[in-house]
This record gives sequence, structure tokens and C-alpha cells, in this order.
Amino acid sequence: MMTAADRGRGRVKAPAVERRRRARRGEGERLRGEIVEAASRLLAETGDAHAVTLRAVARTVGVTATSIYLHFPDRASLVRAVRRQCFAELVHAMDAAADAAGAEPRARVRARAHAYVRFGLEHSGRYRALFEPALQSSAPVDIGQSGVEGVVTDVATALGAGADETWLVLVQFWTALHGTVTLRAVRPEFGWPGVERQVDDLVDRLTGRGNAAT
Amino acid sequence: MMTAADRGRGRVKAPAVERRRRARRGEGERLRGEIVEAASRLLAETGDAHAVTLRAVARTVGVTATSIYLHFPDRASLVRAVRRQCFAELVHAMDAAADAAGAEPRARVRARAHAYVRFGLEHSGRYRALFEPALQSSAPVDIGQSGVEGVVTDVATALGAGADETWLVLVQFWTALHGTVTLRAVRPEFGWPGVERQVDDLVDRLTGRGNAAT
DNA sequence: TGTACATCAGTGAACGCGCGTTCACTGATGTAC
DNA sequence: TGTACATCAGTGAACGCGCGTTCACTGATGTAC
Repeated sequence: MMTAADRGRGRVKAPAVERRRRARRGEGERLRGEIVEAASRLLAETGDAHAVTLRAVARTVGVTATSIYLHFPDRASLVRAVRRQCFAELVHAMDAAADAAGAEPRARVRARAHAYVRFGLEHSGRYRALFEPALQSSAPVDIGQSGVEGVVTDVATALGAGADETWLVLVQFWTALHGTVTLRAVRPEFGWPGVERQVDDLVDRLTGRGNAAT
Repeated sequence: MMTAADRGRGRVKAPAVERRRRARRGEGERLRGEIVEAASRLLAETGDAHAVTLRAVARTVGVTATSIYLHFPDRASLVRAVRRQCFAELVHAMDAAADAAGAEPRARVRARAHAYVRFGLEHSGRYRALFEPALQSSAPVDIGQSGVEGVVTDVATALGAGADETWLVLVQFWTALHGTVTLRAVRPEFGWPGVERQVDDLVDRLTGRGNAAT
């Protein structure tokens, strides 16, 4: 049953879930994982960070809202945990793709780019959680530090350029890929070219068509 | 006074505003404009689409929440009106910049790109409203049709290429500029290069450094 | 020139909702003796 | 082998909040006569 508020704010009633079975003694930590996973799923399904409310998460897990306080001091901490996990998944997807692509640096960069966009489009709710301004309050997940190292190396090698230009190209990559993911998610009806083609074209234009460090 | 809910959802109490003077007879339409403007300002100040509630808008205008129903059938309609206005402003900013840049097509494209990013960064709340997924429900504002014509012409002329490549490059532009605006807004602490430099570099790489249709 | 009245431009109280958070509690499960 | 008991893993009711929306109303202002 939709209420007026539901219609107005786009809330969705979480599906009723049978009550979760209490964890065995000593396995209390299991609930923590289930909470994070449920929050992540809510994010994926609704695509809306505001949908991750303690009560919605609790409903999804099949537990009382108060139980969440057994593992997180407040809502912000839960959200932070979810974002940390999403970020780790994204970085992992990129690194795995690069490794699967072999040693040739442009191929690695290309693989990373495709992996980034694929992750973003396939898990658009989770991706959004990473860059949703409404979730940025208190301790942003630092994509700046840990996740970027591998990419920097690959781009630097592929370009064979100085640190300055490498950084510029890397920023161009990131912004373009981020734009690709977010715009396509929000304007699916626009006449987009194929993603693969767009990303390949981007890699060509940004790394220079033939100047790979061969 | 912050309540628990305030802390949790990031709500901000709108500043108390003295009661608005009732419009003269026949000037009832003026309230409509004030409502849209207040909503737009709320968006700009909070950067959060969820902050545009009927009650917050009413508080900002200095009027009762019910008064909004004199001009909009529901919240969704108000939000749509705001987005329409934001979009018009963005398109206007780009067109004006292009015209100020003269007739040379690459210069026009460059001017458009800078204008897009400048608008997005200066009015980040308003810009977000255009592409906020939470606001996409029911009748998206069509950036696809009206706003794109001028850009298409300029890019086509600058490239001197076929429709297919023109479209591809245009998409690359849009996604990259959108990414620039949104990522910088959300990660201001990242080590970004200067915006001007990044946009110029982008234009160079996407239009080809020297193959302007001279 | 005066006045009744329709209309315009709103107000104010109330509804039921979901929310984050607090508080006192409960019942199963291991463990010490 | 049996049992008291501490602890773990939660529950359930309540709080005050802001929200969208509905409803009946009010008071100033023009206009017809």
C-alpha cells in the first residue's frame, strides 16, 4: 500500500522477510555481514542512497532496527561500511581485469577502463553510493590513495610521459569514465553509442593512437 | 536545534523568514515564481534534491506549505519546474559563450565546454538537480533534443567529420564534462589539475590538435 | 458616492506515515562447579 | 551427570521529528449596482 509520503519521496516498501534465525552463540558477528550485504542490496535495487534507512535494512535482514546498533553506533557508520565494501569491489574488478589483460600497458589501461565502466553500469546503485554527495558527510572513502596506484603505473607506462602529463591523462580517464557510467545510468533513452566502442575510442584518443611504449 | 533525525539524514532547518506579504489581486502568479526560485536556491545551498520539500520551500518563501498547492498539483510538478529552469539556464550559458567566441568552430566548441563546466561548478546544486537520479521520475527534462542542436553543429563543423564520428565525439565531450563537474564537486580534496587546463586539454584531444576545418 | 458581494490569495489544523535513536527487557546457550 | 548463572544475541515499545497531502476556513480587494 503506497501512502502519500511514499509517492512523494519514492520510497519502496521492503518485501516482507521472514524473521531471521538468531545466530548461535559466538557467531554474533555474522549479523554484521548480513546487515552490510542487505544495505548494499537495497542500494543496488533502489539506486537511492536515502533508501538505506536503518529500518529498511533491518526489514531486509529480517531483524529489528535496534539490532543494527549492536554492530554500528549509528546510521552513518553503516553507510560508511557499505561504501568501503563497494569501493573495494570496484578496485578489485579493475585490478583483476588488468592482470587478465597481460603485460602490455595500453592493453592493461584499456582493460581497466572497460572494467570500471562495466562495474559502474552493472552495479549502478552500488557505484552511485561511492560518489553520492548525500553520503559524503564524515570520512569519505579515499579513492584518492589506495585505488589509484595500479592505474597510475599502467597509464604512465603506456604513455611514456612525465608525471605531469600522466596525471592529466589519468584525470581525463577518470572523469570520462565516471561521466559515462553516471550519464548512461540516468539517461538510458539517450542515443548512446555502444559502451565498448566509446571506451575504446576514449582510450585511443587519450593515450594516442599509436605511441604505446613498445 | 538538531534532532536525531536531522543528524541522521543531513537535514538543515531553513532560516526563519518573515511572513511574505500577500500579493495584490491579479498578481497571484508571482508566488509561483518565488516558489520556483526558492526551490532552486534550496537546491543550490544544500546540494541535495531531497532537501527540496514542500515545507522547506514554503519556509524559504515565507508562506504556508499548503500555498504551494495553489500553483503546483504536487511535489513532483514543482521539482519538474525547477529542473526545467535549471536546464534552460545551462543551455543559455553555453549558447551565450559560443556566440561570444565568434565564428571559428573549435573556439566555439571550446567556449561551450568551458561554459558547461563553469556553470556546473558554480551552480553545483542546480546542476545536480538536472542529473540526480532521485529526481528522474516522471517526465525527464529533455536535454537530448533542444539543448544539443547548437553543440552538434559546432562539433560537426570543427571536426569536419561524418555524422557518426561527430556523434561519438559529442558523447565523449558530454560524458567527460559531466564527469568533470560531478567528480570535482564530490571530491574537492583530490589533486585536480586546473579546470581550464583540463578542459582545454580535453578539447585538444577530442578535436585533434590541429585539424580544425580552417 | 456608497455598499453588498464574489473572488482572489492565501492560512491553520489535522491525518497517517517512516524515520533515527533510546531504553528496559528477554530468552536461548554455553560454562563453572 | 546435573544445575545455577553469566553472557550473548537479540526484541519491542516509545520518543519526537519532518514529511506530503487534505480540508475547511478567512480576510483583503476589487467590481457591479
